[in-house]
Order: sequence, then structure tokens, then C-alpha cells
Amino acid sequence: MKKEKFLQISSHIWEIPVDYKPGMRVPARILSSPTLIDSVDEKVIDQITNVACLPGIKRYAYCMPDGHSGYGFPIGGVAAFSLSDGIISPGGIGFDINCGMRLLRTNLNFDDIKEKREELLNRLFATIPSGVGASGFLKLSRPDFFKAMEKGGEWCLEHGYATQRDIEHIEDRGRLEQADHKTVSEKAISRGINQMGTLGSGNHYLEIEIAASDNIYDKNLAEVFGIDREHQVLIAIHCGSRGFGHQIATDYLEVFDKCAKKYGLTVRDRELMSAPVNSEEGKRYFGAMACAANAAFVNRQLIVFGVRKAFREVFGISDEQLGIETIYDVAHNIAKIEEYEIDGKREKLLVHRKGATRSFGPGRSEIPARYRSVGQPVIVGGSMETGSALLCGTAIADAETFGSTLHGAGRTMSRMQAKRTVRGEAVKQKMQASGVLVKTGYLPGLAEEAGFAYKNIDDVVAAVDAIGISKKVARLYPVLNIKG
DNA sequence: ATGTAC
Repeated sequence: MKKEKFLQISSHIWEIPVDYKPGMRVPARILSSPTLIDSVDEKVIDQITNVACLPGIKRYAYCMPDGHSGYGFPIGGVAAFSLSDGIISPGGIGFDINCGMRLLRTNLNFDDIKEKREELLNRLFATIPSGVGASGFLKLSRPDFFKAMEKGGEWCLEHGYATQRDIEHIEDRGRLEQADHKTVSEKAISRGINQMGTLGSGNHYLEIEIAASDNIYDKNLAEVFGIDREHQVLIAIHCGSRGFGHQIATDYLEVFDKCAKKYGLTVRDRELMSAPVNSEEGKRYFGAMACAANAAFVNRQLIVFGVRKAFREVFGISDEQLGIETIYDVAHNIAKIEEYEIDGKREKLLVHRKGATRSFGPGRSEIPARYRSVGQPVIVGGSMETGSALLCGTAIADAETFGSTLHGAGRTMSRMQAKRTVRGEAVKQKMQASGVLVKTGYLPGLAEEAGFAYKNIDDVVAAVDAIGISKKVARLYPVLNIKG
């Protein structure tokens, strides 16, 4: 990016003014760092300034430090719209609705699993279905699938797949109340009904990670979040709503394409196809998007159910002894109604986060009691080679970025480009040599997801920490990875 | 991301 063209607001924030292109209603803000800013893709600039042209957008269109180009919105995009004259946009949420992350703590230490890593890898791989088109162990009836997509976390609790503590530590308790199964197509139902409890493919993974004391940045916060020992074993699950959410996104892009004329909506990019939030079509998409979001929460919870089973089988000890507890579960691709101060008064807005994480600061009622005094846990998924990071939400995010921060490392290279650069087998060898056991049903996927295809997670995390929209808690390193 | 092009 030619940063000289733009207004530098602070060491880490660049602003693209409304006169950059015709039709911009608000400026765009690129959150980055002095070292990362030069590599921001021109396509990201084009996309985020297109977002700034959408009707009813408030304050700024944001792109997070891990941003890269996506479908319509950049991945890393955050935008909030008026409920009276704003829009809802599938491209602002993503095809994988509520792609997100669950982080679990355990009572185990690295020494407890060291000798059984291979067995654990194989047992987890056998227990959690993964790969494109994978189906799960659950055979749901249609009425049950409808209940699952409408009640999310609560449905899991009722059916014995979750503990009360799990549900309390999921964003929104794993349930968007707007979910309405009547807005979901038959095609989406048929694609999703047998996919609950499956990992998927692409950048989705299940990982065993270790928190080492020299990489715990804030010991007090880490302890509040349940990371309390040297070399503690943690479990990260990254996946979304599978074919179900994908079909819902596809369905409503078509619906919105057809109704655009009726509402006089013209967008700069067909990928930004939208409908007014308060239109019949917009409300229906919100209802269906909420079903996919809830299904993704259910999906991750069913994977947790499988993870507990696999651990019990490998270690021969009880759930109580294993202590596999949910630290938190966050959505990375979602839109939600939240209240912010606009022009001096509180207003409910539709906040789109596409490759971005909610990052609420201390005191907010949405945060579970256990964490309310410190802020919301933010789970950042790096590449499968480099591990994850745990951060904490801040009041600065609430005030500046509609309670949002980054979601991952951010790709620097397309999947094709990565596959041309290296072979999956070589990535596997390299990971094993550095102590990370890895198993996948699709070897070329390892090349697509290799660490070099992503930005350095420490750089992007340092950027949001410096901006103040989330605070570093701990860096988590992988020791075992199942890549879908 | 995705029954990786109905």
C-alpha cells in the first residue's frame, strides 16, 4: 500500500478519506503497524473503501492488522450499519458463517501426554470426522436439527453434549435469538443435517497446544482464564458451520441479487450484494445467518464432546480428572446487533465482523461472570505451524472499533501459490522435526496452510496490543495438529 | 470456507 497517500492518525492507524473515491459515506481506517502497512494489498484498500460506500454505515469501515482480500469485504473487515437505513451483507460475514474458535484448558501437563502423543493423535483423528464432505456420528431428525439451529448451546446442554460451564463460556451462550429455521432452504438443511460434529477442511484444525511460562504475557489474566501452570495442555478447535452456512450464504446472495433493484441498492462490487436490514429479505437472511451461527456453536461443542471421549479413552481417567473445560468460544465471521454511541447518543447497530473477533472490555454484561471484571477472552488462531494467541478485550475496542479486534495471522499467499511453493509432505516433515505431530486426510492441505503462507502472528498481535483494542495474555504453541 | 463448477 502506498501509505503516503493516506492520513496517518497514529503510529498504527491510517485513514482513507471520503474523497478517495466517489460514493464513500465514511472514511476507512486501516489498523496495522509501521512494518506491516507497506504489505497491505491494494485490493484490501479497494474492498474496504467499497464497504465505506454501503448505505447506513457508521463512523468508519475498519480493516484489522491481519486483513487480506476476501469475497466483497476484506477478511479482517469490521463495519456497523444503522438498523433503520443500513444494510446486511453476506459478503460482510463470510461464506463460513460463524467460523470461529474454541479454546479448552485441561488438568494435564505436557509430561502427561508426551509418551502418548501418537496414540492421542490417532484417537482424535478417528473420533472427529474431518475433510471436505465429512459427516458426523449424529443422526438428527429434521425437528431436532431445527431445534439445534434455533437453540444452539442450550440444545447441546439439553442433550448432554455440553456442561453448564461450557455454555456459560461461549459468546452469547452459543445462541443468537434471531434464528428461525423457516428462513433456511431445503438444500441447506440437507447439506447440514449430517455434518454436526465435523471439523471440515481448509484452515480448520484441532490442535493440542502448550502454554509456556515465558510466553505468558499477563500471568494474572492467564490465571483468570484458567491457564495456571507451566506447560499446561490446552486444546484449540477452529471450524465453522460447514456446508450448512455455506449454502445459506449462497442462497441469500441470490435472493439479494434479485431484490436489489426493488430497494434501489447499487453496490460498487457484486460481491457486496446486500439488502436493507429492515427489509423482508434482510430479516430472513438474518434469521438464516443466526441458524448457521448457532449450528457452528453446536458443531464446535459436539467436537468438544468427541475430544473428551478421545482423551478418556487414551488416558483412562475421568472427565473430572482430565479437567477439560471451556476457556471461551468466539465467532470470527458473524453479524450481531450491539449498542454503541453515535453522535452523542446510544444506538443499536448491526455490526459485521468478517475475520474479526468481538473484544468487549471489562464490565460488560455479555461477558461471563468469571471474566467480567477483566474483559472478554479473545482467541486468535494462527497457522497450524505457529500456534495461537489468547488476548483480552478492552474498553478501547468498545469505544473505537465497535468492540472488535483481529482474528488470526492473516494470509499473505493464496492457497495455489502456497502449493506451488512447497509440497505437503515437506511441511509435515518440517513440523514433525520441530516437535509438532500432524495428521490430515489431505496432504496438499498442509502446503496450503503452511506457516510461510501467513503473516507472523506475533507481529499482528503486537499491532492490536499497541493500538489497545485487545491486550496480550498468552502465546500458545502447537504440539499436535489434526488438519481437516 | 465449500458435495473446491449446476
